[in-house]
Amino acid sequence: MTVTRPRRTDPLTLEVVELIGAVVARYYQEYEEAAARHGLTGAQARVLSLLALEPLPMRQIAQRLKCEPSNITGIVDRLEARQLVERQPSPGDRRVKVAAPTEEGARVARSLRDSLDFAREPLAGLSRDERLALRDMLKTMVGAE
Amino acid sequence: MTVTRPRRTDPLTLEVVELIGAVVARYYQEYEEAAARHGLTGAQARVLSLLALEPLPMRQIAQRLKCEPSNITGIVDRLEARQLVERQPSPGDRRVKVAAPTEEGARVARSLRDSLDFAREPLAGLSRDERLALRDMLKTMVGAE
DNA sequence: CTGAATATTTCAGGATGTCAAGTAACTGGG
DNA sequence: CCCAGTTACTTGACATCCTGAAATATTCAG
Repeated sequence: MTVTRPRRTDPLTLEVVELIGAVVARYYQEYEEAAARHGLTGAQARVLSLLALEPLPMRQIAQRLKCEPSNITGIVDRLEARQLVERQPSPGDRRVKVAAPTEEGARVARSLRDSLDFAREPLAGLSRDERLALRDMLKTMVGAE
Repeated sequence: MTVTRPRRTDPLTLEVVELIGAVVARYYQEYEEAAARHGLTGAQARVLSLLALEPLPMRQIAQRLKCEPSNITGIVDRLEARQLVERQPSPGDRRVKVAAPTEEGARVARSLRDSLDFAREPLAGLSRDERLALRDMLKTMVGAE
């Protein structure tokens, strides 16, 4: 069976690529603005949101955000200075420091998430069926490693 | 007529929001990597790609990228130092400097765009009809100001 | 011509990011 | 047990990005 692989110059594919670029730029922008409204930079907001899901050792934060661990040190320093996160010792391994949100940090993370959901509601323009179809397509796209 | 506006807690909407976040993170990442393969930072790649479409005065670059004009000075400085961009005088207004890609800059921009198109081809996993539907939905989303 | 507005740059300062080096702690073979 | 090698985190140096305020040059309105 022959899969119709879109040629790189296929106008429709190009248009979709263009649109994805626009969506990415717009949501990235809105994420930064939402973070700023909470007095956070984008990077700080990403780390805090990650930790709100689950406290993590420094190294694992770096892995998830695909950056060097030394970079995380500074970001967590700033979050800790603002009492949004604290470094906890790891029971099993004294080298490891687990970063966990404080209560205030968890509150800020929730508030950030809510304001993001709100900002992301151009989805309101889509019907339920469209959202279902969109979900499946996005899954396909993310799934394609 | 009552429009079914998805409540903020609608599980399907939340899932789609989650997926969009994943797509944004992934494409942003891939953009940075593609830029790095061309020896550019993400910001430099964005400016160069913008200028490849059309030369622009410094101020307009800042407006499109939603940042301060003083920021653009440095980025164009670095692109100019690498002979990818040049500042040209504006015929009508001697205050204005128009940044335009050099031939080499245009080449790099094309190459960058091609490698991005390639990186963005999880679209290959979608049928033509799906891509059509995706295009319309993305349009709706971007259109929703 | 003069004063206000505009385009760009410069500077100071903070945040992000990499890389290399340093410290502390774990691990496995002897 | 001990030591060599690895792992986790931090530190310091350095480049880039980004903002906001001030300086310069030019345009524009009256």
